[in-house]
Amino acid sequence: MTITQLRYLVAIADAGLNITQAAERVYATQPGLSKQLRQLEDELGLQMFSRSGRSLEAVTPAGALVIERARKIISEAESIRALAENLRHEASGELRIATTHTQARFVLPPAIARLKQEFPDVNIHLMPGGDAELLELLHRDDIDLAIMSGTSTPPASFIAVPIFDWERIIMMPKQHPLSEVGDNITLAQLADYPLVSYESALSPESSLRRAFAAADLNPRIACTARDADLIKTYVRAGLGVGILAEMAILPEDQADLELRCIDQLLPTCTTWALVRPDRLLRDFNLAFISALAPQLERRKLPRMLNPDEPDQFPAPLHWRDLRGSVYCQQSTRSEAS
Amino acid sequence: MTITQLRYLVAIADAGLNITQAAERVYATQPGLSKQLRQLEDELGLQMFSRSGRSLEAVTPAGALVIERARKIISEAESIRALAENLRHEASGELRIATTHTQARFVLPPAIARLKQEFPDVNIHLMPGGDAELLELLHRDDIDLAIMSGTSTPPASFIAVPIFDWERIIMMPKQHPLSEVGDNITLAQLADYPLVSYESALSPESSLRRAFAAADLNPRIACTARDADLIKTYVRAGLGVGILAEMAILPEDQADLELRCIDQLLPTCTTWALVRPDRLLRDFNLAFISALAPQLERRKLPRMLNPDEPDQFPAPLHWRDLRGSVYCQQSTRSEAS
DNA sequence: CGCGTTTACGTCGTTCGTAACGATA
DNA sequence: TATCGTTACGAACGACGTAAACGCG
Repeated sequence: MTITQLRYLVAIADAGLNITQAAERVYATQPGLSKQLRQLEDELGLQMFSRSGRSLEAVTPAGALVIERARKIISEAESIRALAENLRHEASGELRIATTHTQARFVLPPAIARLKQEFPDVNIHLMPGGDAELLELLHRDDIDLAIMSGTSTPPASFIAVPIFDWERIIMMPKQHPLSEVGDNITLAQLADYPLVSYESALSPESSLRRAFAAADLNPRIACTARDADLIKTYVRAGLGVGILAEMAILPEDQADLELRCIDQLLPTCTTWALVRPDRLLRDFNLAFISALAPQLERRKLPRMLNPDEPDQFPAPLHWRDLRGSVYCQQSTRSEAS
Repeated sequence: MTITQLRYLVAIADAGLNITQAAERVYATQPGLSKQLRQLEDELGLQMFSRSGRSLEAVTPAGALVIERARKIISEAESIRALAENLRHEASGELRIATTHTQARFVLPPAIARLKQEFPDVNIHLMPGGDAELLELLHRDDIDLAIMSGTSTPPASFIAVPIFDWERIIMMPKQHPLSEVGDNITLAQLADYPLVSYESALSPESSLRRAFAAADLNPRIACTARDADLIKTYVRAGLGVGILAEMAILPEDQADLELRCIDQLLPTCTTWALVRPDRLLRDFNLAFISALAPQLERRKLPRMLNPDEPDQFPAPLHWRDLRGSVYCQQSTRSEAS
């Protein structure tokens, strides 16, 4: 059993049991992977994959168990390499971040700029995706960091660092009937109009849907998108009332759009940075997380991310206290803390 | 970086930085280890050990970090092998148990006999040692299982499975003055006589010493031993009053020794089985644990030992409910449960 | 001078890539 | 016939062991 064999094994599993494709990803030849896989199977006396004829059909139960542990080994080996590079104060490398559109477009840019300034030789790769895809990428160790948000705590198999809290706001064209209502819009009034929001709003488990359901209301989702800019476009086109993250609001949006805070209608969201517990992060990765959230002191991050310690993270700040707001009164939350 | 290189690395660390000795332990030659170590250091760009001249002097801070992760990788690799053997229903192998004398002599024999009956081809190795040595052996992955006891919960870096609870009892020669006192002996009375107990009683943090200290008493420990049989011998020789585990009492001891329960004087002890969280156990290892403690159902053990789950172990039974007692009334604890 | 490490060297095993073959849809 | 996996073979590399040299106490 060698680390290479295990790397090949998970590559095959991650390539959907296509050895040729797996070989490309690990920069090796297909016969090489075939042979190493066979040798591993011979040594362990187990079939990792069930075959039909010559091609791989499915992962066997035994194979799944081995692959799970192989991932850990590969991850630890990567961690040792990262550790060495940290200790050598290597300032170059790759930072692979998977995140949703809103975060990538409105939240990350300042942190990335700061990172590039301090670590000019670090290449940053942003991979967009929905929540499920982000978790999958992280699980496959294809990325170093996933940044996503939600109202509940994310899966316990990863370490979730709270970055900041935020609220949703609604937007509509200036002449929209709802804009006559004043500041205290209710869920019932919202349900009267077609809505435009994120793709995740389609899921019945989304906090949006659950909030309406709790009030016995059935909202009409006229249009969804992952992209906040698209949501704005459709709102401007008159398709409905937009519900989106406050981070996505730009100063110029106020010119032709009516904005309303609905802090009390929908639960507060939290943006999390997710990392694998068995993965040691490069210094510039910690620097990036710290740049995202001022409450996460860089020198304390290594201890906070230690999987043996109870995850004791400082409470996240609220977005409005971090970047302010152009359309609502400044946060009243700072008084509470 | 190969698994072999990492194995050599920790072998050198565990052999006290003596490469020759490490080579013997891993059944390889000394130049081989030397070279692999050098290659690993070159690849990572780090010195694992500080040298003085040609010989290794100390583990560098960087080296300690790498070794810690290397242990995890080796352990995971061993786990994969164990997993494969389990799935192949391999009924042979080695079971290495480190434990204290009392457990090995009075507690384990029935469980070992049962195990040998079910798995005749499994070789069982018992390694005696003090508590600190057991933890060290487990940390070095030299053993599969450590069985030890104490009044508080053991280190969180291992999974501790509660096996059973037990009490200490005191013993003295029939003609000893304390035997006149009757059933309700006090700590103060005990402190009047020289005591004979386990080696661990020497430590000020021992529950024995703390119990006396809490009553402002300063006991005289006349003689200590790891071996319960030795303690009995010295008690018979008149060196003092013995304080030892109830499991160590044999029926024939009542012939010439006076025994007394002191359940209320000293805290209840718990015997634990300690395993590494990153180590998958062989089937016969689980069978052994289950044979030790009837409340630990064998088929539920894999889930209970899963490090990702919260350690939810059933409450341990009391020794008297497991094996009874020849010298005290049957446990009154069974009523409580 | 013994102990322990490094260097040198020869052998063997292993890995890897190329190329041809086989099977499948 | 295109795609994918296996087999075969040769070259190169790497690991390992033996033997000798080197430093140190």
